[in-house]
Amino acid sequence: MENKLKIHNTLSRKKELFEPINSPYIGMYVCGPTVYGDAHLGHARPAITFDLIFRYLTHLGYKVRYVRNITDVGHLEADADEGEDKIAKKARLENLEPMEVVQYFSDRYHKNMDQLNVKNPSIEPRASGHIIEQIEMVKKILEAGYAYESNGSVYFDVKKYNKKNNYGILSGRKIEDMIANTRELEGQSEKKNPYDFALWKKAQPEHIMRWPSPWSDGFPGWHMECSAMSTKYLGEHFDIHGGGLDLLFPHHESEIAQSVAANKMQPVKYWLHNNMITLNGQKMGKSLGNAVSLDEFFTGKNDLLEQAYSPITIRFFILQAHYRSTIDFSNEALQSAEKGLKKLFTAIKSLDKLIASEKSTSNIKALREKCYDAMNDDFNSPILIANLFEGVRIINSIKDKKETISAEDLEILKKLFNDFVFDILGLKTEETTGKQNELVDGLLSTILSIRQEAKSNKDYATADIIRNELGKLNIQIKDTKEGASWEIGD
RNA sequence: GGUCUCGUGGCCGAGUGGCUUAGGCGGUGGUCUGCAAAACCAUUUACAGCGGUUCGAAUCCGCUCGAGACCUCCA
Repeated sequence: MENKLKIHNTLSRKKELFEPINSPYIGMYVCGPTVYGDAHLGHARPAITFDLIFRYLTHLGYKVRYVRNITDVGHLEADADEGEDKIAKKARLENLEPMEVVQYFSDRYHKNMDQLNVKNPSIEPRASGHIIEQIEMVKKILEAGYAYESNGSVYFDVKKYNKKNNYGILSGRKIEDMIANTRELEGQSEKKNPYDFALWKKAQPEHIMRWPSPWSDGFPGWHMECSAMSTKYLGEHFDIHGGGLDLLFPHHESEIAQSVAANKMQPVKYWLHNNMITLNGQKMGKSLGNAVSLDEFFTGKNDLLEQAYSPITIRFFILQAHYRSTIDFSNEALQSAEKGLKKLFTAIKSLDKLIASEKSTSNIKALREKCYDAMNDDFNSPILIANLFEGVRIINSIKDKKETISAEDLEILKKLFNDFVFDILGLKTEETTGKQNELVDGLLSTILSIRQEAKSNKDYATADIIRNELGKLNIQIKDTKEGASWEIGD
């Protein structure tokens, strides 16, 4: 566990040497999905980004407690339904219990995450299961004098907080600017200032998601759940908090304010934010109506898609860009990723069959160093992948007998690919064959041996018929030096 | 309007003062092959514009143009 890892901290806007508060233990909290709709490509970005970070920290030997919440209450609608809970609205429209909607979309989210080979977090708390903790935290903030009650709701007093603290420490915003620019929204008369935010919200009569509290029957404010649950499971001061860049303000800024008000200390040492995925240069988002769901990617059923893309192709595509850069979606880019991935896996198959020689013509240990350097530089997965492709070139050259490798280096190279490709990047070969395909294997090897016999007799007509007919069944025949092989096409 | 970020070759996408021709895809040439496909090897093009700092800038500073994010639920 060498301490060379650097992480870009949004708080300082710089790369900082990563020093855990209580090594080797690391606490990491990431804002998870609001489960009122299918996960789209945008949801895959933070999931995969922080999965990569979780995997790498674990690989380095740290003991990571990774908490990723599920938001199933809170988050007000921005439109005329002010005060109504997003999930409750959806539930009413479809005559379902709110928790039924939550369960349905949570299950679908988990399925998508499995498909993307995203590991489960250590703890996945739900906001609805932590109402008491949230109420207790609101009480602490009230006691500290940084909140006020108004008509059954409780609001955070940003102006008062900002006198002794810095509301804007994370986002770089100044409260004076916010005063000048906050929009006039309905229902803000309860607030002292328009930029104050709700800690507890009184429920309207028709509002069906509600809990009792000292102030009213209602529900917790927009940002409370993350503060309450991160504190509960990771403590008042923990290592890493992650999420999408769009959550930076006001969500994360307000989380800091709440925690500082309640616990008198900065809650998080390193803030990490992943950038957005764009479509035609514009953010892909639910509210923009340009989001393509993950299921649509996997099945190809969307007019924007020229074909289906496998979950691992999507994962590879996302990892080919650095997490702090925007990444632009296009069919061309995804198809490139698909081909690159195939090249990578083809080389890994070859790696198993390589034969060691007396000495190496390439510096394998240096390659390994470069891979670690890339990941240690703020989890630079695109550089890592570039280095792995250098490894691919070496593997292919050895296979073609243009280069050689020593037995020791061969073991290092195998471990290198196993560690970085499978354990850290979390890629995996697609499940193309199952148990039932033993029969197919047998049949095809018989057919191919007959074809080989025909070829030996220079009976190319017969050989081509076999190839063509199998081709019609979407089975591709490839003649290689080691003999014919087959694979099921796309 | 305010705050912030970005503008790299046909496409995607790294790189933040000199060394790295990043890498992938595509294109081109080649190897292999009965032919084909696949695979492999080699190769090609860049740093939005203008000005400044510097011995030296894609990289730092300023301006111009363009794009995006946040300011309202959002990954």
